[in-house]
Amino acid sequence: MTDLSPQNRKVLALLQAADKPLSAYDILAKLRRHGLRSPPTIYRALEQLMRCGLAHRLESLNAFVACQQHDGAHDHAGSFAICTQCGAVQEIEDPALLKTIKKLGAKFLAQMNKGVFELSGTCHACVGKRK
Amino acid sequence: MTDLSPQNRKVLALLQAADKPLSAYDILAKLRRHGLRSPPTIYRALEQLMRCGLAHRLESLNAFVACQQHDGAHDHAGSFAICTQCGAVQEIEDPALLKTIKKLGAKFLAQMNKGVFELSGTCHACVGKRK
DNA sequence: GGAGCGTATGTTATACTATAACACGCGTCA
DNA sequence: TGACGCGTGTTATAGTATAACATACGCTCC
Ligand SMILES: [Zn+2]
Ligand SMILES: [Zn+2]
Ligand SMILES: [Zn+2]
Ligand SMILES: [Zn+2]
Repeated sequence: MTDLSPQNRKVLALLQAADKPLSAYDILAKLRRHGLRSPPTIYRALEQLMRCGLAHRLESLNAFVACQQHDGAHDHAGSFAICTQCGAVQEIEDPALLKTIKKLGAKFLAQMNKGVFELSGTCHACVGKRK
Repeated sequence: MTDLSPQNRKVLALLQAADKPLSAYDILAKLRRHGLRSPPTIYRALEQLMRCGLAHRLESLNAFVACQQHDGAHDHAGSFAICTQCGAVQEIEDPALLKTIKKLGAKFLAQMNKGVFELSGTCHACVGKRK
């Protein structure tokens, strides 16, 4: 399960090294020389990383980040705060939010598969250096 | 402000009549005969509708829906429950959710511009007729 | 060993989503 | 009248994602 192929490991390493979310084509461009040469390869790697909970997709950016919660084991929905100024992303872990998601999921859906929660704005670091 | 052009009104009417979210190209296909012939036209209409709070974008589907909360005036983030079986979308209005969004926005961002909240799964109507 | 099968990988082509860039017409107002 | 804003129209292109098919390797079962 956490048995990644060398290729998937390269994609994960790239995501972990990045300080911003990367699009699939960003990843493709950076890993061309390392044997990942076509979009399906990248998307397949990302798919597996997401299955394992090692990466997340940011729906509002069409981009991907490594999971920032290193425990990995527990079921976390993937919630994010995104700075539109500097691109930084912070993964939110909040019990009240999880509870709210579960509650609303139970109310509006018979079975819930996925939850997307993304906040965009200006981060604390950036608000100072606003022009 | 709520002074829509005929074109924008057509797009809004189409969204309101639909029982599922529509992609920009779905809309384009259906309105070709009515004078909306190219992608930019559609995207511009959608942009204005969203500015006025009359439509929302579903980030996880790359699709659009008419706002289901007819009051319109108040500032609502746009939160949704999506059935992946039948495509139905329900707009969620929940005070606890709004409060949580505000709280987390204040905590992780200096200024919040946008919040995305989308739940996917199987709706109550569909869970019965599961094959 | 070799047939059969599953999984991973590779490649080409294409579909789908979104925007850039420029052109035009039409009201308003100095 | 002419400068301007604004909505609109068109072409072309950028950016995102998947279909469909081909190949290779590691198994098991006989
Ligand atoms: Zn995570
Ligand atoms: Zn920032
Ligand atoms: Zn709404
Ligand atoms: Zn349903």
